Amino acid sequence: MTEPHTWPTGRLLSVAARLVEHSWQRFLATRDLTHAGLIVLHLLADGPCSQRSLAQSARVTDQTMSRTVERLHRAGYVSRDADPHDRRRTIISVTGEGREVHAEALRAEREDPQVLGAVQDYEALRGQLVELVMSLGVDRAVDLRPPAEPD
Amino acid sequence: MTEPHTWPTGRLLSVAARLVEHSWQRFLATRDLTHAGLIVLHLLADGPCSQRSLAQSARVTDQTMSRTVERLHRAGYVSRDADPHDRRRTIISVTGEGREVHAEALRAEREDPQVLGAVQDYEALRGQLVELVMSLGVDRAVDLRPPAEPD
DNA sequence: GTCAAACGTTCAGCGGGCTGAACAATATCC
DNA sequence: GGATATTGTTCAGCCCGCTGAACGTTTGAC
Repeated sequence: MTEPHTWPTGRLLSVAARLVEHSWQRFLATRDLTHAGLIVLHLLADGPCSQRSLAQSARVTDQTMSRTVERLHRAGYVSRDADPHDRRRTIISVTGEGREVHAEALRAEREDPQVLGAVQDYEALRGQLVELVMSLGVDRAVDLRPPAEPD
Repeated sequence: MTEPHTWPTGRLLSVAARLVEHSWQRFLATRDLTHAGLIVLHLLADGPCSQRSLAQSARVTDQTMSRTVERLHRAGYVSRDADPHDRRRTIISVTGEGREVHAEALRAEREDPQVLGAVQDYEALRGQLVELVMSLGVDRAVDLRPPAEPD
């Protein structure tokens, strides 16, 4: 059971995620950024956005997004302004520096064959992951497993 | 950029991992277990093992494994004994209860079509993940990215 | 206008990754 | 034997997920 091919799929995914994210460490650390912040910059590329919809798009809780945005703001990559129409809301916009570092990241990922080149059909893998995320991520609130025989 | 298919692959993997792990929550919570503990039970199925090699097999640091094993021990799923031949080492063995809950988990994963059934070719996905983990995970210590133009 | 419900955000605290540093036990070199 | 690695584990502390609870704002029922 010590070989990966016998592992539960969830574990396989999380280990793979950490390995890939680890390969970004040097890039991110030198820019006072983490991958949690990076995906926010990615999501903001289309334009400003409320913090809540940011959380929903990124598939994290509002609380987690709150903290991530706070760090991004401290690093100078996003700005936070109150929505004049609904003062509960905070509108997040990317700054020039944020746009810059995001562009760098996109370039780095595109020119990054050595890390993920190990996988035979990289695009197929991505396709299946997208499928998985889209089908399971539509409503994170639901309980995916049935009551599960309560012993 | 708000659609998953444009996300960095690392993010895709970690979101997918969380979604799949989330689907195990009910199973695990009712058994005082987490997926970090579950993979340890999985690795111990072949027999007892030092804590360090457990960490290496699971692709986590010794420190993380130390904490995970401590929780498993508190839950009564593993026992920890000093190695008589090398008193630095702690030998971890699974208990009867541990073996039981692991068997339940294996059964649950096998009978679990609805969660991951969304993916077209589930086995192919697993195969690619295994490939990724094996090729990147052989030596976690190496820096995978080159020096990355230091500005 | 007022009260209650819903919404958006934050605070507190936990699990699970990580790094860096400390420590005991072992191995090695003289 | 004694000084010096090296190994296995743990402690402190960080980031990023999570839940539960609190707070202010808005909306809606009355």
